[in-house]
Amino acid sequence: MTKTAELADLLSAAAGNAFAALGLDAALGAMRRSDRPDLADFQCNGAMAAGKKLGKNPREIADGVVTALRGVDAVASAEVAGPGFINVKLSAKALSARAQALADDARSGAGRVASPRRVVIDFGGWNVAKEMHIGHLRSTVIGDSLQRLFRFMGDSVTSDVHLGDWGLQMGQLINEVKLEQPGLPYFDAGFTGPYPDQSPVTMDDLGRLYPQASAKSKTDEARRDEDRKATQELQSGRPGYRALWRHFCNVTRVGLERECASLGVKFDLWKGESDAEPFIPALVEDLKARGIAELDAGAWIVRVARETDKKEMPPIILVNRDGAIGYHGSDLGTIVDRKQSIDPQLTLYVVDQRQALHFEQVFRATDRAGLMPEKMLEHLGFGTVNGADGKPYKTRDGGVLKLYELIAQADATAAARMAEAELGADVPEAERADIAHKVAVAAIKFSDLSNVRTTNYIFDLDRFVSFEGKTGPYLLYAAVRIKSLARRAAGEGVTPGPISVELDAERALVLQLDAFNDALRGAYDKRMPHILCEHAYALAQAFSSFYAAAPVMAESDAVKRASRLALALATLRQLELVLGLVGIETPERM
RNA sequence: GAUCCCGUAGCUCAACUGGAUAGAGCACCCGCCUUCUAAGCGGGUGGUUGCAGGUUCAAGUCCUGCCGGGAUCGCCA
Repeated sequence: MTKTAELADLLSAAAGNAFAALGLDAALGAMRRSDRPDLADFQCNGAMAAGKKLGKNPREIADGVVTALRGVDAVASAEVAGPGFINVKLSAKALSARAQALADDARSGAGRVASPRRVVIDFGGWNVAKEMHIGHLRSTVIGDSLQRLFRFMGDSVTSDVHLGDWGLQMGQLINEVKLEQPGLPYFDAGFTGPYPDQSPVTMDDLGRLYPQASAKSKTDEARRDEDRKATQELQSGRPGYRALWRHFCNVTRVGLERECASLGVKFDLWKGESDAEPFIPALVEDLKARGIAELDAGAWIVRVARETDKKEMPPIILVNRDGAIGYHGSDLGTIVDRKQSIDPQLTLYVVDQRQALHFEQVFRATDRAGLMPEKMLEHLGFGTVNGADGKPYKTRDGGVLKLYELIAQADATAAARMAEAELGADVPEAERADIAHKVAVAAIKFSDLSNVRTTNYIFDLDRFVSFEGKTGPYLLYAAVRIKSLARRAAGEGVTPGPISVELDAERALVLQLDAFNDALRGAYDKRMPHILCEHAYALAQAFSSFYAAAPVMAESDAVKRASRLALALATLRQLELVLGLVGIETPERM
């Protein structure tokens, strides 16, 4: 343990040794940030658990630990409080040293995973023929945050958008186009090609045709049978259908790439369900040969129920009775593909919580088939985006809110806010638009990511694009103020110097900086980006208080000025790191 | 019907997996720009954590039962 270790770790080690000396578990010594900043910097609750175990008075045990802690260099005071809480305050010297170490570290105290893994993150999951709307936001921003976090922690990450391009909806669309434009060569089985390069439908057409087709398929059984047939024909390679389908995919992808660019989200792979297709026949044959797949009511299924199940666990449908592959089969095929090309040790699926059962089935089947142990596959579900009525969000006219409309609205609000603040006279038009967009994206991402991943949340447009209080723009604002400070310091030839922590606001800021790695571990272990958001916000808050309480450039004492500047710059580095992990970029000014 | 999730300030959300006085933001009230960006800072009002029991030194958190909301339950994804 060196001085550059996290403060909590340093203290935990000392307290842990004291517990171990009593023959107890060293883990009881775990120290954490105090719930009572008025009493202490850190606290340990292990003495009470230990007291219970040994049947001894917890305060007595705590006394021994406190004595040991008082021997630690960094500790200014250690006390027992209440039933056996251990409260520790650190010396200003220790905090100064820690702050200096953080300031000198390019990773701002962030650790790395002990043994990096090959990780696939499957998110986005948009469907062909559907424009991205508010409902697609969560998978996209959560998945993107996780890929950034996992990479930062040292894992080797491959992200895959896994487009929905292969199911029944493709058959539905083909038939719908056929109804509108029956003369197209794609429907002529005798046509020998070549098929036109130009798509017969635009994205707007698809956006209209898809719901239309889907509605018919739902109510009209004969139509549904035709759709199934078309799907099966597409999958078995009917050339006209394939050619038409490729147009659907291409037309859709243009729009999706636009949203991705706008949000700053990148994927390593733009694969889809259809890419699993080549892997499926061999898989099916293999599962049949080994008796894992069974024929049931015309469909090939794999049973995944277990004796210990408390709930009903339906089998997966590997091949349906029409001979088509549904999403069970394509997900298995995708796993085969990934195993052969990447051999991931962990695959994360960032998909709506409502599909939890589906993934449980697929993971069990994967395990049963001997492809991968279940433990290597994780479904990271997330809640739905609801309106005030608790149902999936709809706009006033009952439609869905398209993602580009949401972004455009946020852009406009940000631009208006900038005009109001009279930022602009000296800023070129192009940069102004860029700043407004960064602010808008920060607002949108932070609003979404700061909710606990697994729960539903209520969407309110005004709140989503608001720029005051606990919002993305607040975080940018904190960062921008430091950048402005840095420019002024550079202009006046002031350079950062050794950090010396004196004021309460400085102590609080350093303790917050020190908590970074803990937040990282929490977010990584639980796959919960909101923990990063919480840390970023608390850090920005601590900085804002410091900024108000401790003048930097106006400070006449050169040593203090240099110390505060160094602390501010260390904060900026960490703030930009955390914001980067949730996919938020900071402008130079705003 | 079965299984699972949720219920915390007027509103939107946290709470480090059982710890001290349940925290933020919005809204509301009071202060703070001749000093580094007021998209800010400081202070205040606001709580029987859905209800009732139980487990123990300690429960928003664990167990049981209710009430209310949501999701899922083989050929859609």
